Amino acid sequence: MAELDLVATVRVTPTAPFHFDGTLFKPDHFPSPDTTWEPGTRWQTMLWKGDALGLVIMDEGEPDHPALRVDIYATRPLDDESVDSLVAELRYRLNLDFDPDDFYLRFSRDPVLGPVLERWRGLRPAHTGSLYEYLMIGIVLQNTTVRRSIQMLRALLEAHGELLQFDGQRLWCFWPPGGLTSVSDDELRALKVGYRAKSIKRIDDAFAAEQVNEFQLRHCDGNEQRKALLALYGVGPATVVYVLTDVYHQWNALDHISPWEQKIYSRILFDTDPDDPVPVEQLLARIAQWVPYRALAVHYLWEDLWWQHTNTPLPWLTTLIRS
DNA sequence: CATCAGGGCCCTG
DNA sequence: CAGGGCCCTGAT
Repeated sequence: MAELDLVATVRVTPTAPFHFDGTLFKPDHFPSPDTTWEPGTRWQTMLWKGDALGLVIMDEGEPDHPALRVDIYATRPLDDESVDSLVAELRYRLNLDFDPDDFYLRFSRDPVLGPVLERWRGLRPAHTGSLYEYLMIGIVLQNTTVRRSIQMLRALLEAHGELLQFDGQRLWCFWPPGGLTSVSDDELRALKVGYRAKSIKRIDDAFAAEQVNEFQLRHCDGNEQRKALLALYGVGPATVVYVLTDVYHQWNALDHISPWEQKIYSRILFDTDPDDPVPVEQLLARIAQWVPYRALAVHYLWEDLWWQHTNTPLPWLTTLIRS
């Protein structure tokens, strides 16, 4: 375990309006041991340019005059350039330059979306991890229950990640892309990831061989990004939609609905019983009303639902996810 | 106890 | 383009 010291404090200004908790905590994401949250504060590990860092991101503003304080913990002092590049990366990953005006203008009077936009004014999608890390999470999500996904990610981190202690927290930091090249298939399977071991290995290989470049892909259009991601072994139509929105901020990327999501959309868009879901085609037709912000619209609805569920458990959702 | 599906994807025919 | 197989685990 590495004990980190506070090496820098920076103040970062997001665009207004900004909803801190709605952006920094996503109750629908399963708890992963690289992060923790309480209202107004998020703790997060981050591997950046070879340094395993601890970040404490704090709300020090108001929705209309937002400000974040970021305490950076590390094992060594960081030069200004490193800190600057880290802050720029956070601006990107957390969508701190997000401009929702057009989206809000179009849909503030939408009967379904309008009230949700009001409640969560300033919320934006955000993922603090890298593309590689997101893909690892995407793989452990596949074809299993949430409970096992949590177990698998924890096992992977405990075997190949690094435990960091900072600001009173102990959290795991991911291993670097290409960090599994010397790990055998059997070793991975021993972590009970099952046949996903193959996908994990092959994605790690692809990064080691520089077949994917997270940063170059940011300058490509959505179709090229989709193509590059689908070329990765283990990434299919469900995972690619998540990556395109959460990692590449494609606010219109939504052309696939998986069975468990179908049940939830049926309930929130048509108020039907999850056991008797609306056909996917019909759901997609409804969601098409929010073009060119299909993914963004759905993100707001989804987060609103899960926050409700977090505050007062919704029985139908509890039975559906049975985590 | 046995069987089965789960917050998919790949591969085959 | 439809369907079988895949690691494991908890639910039934």
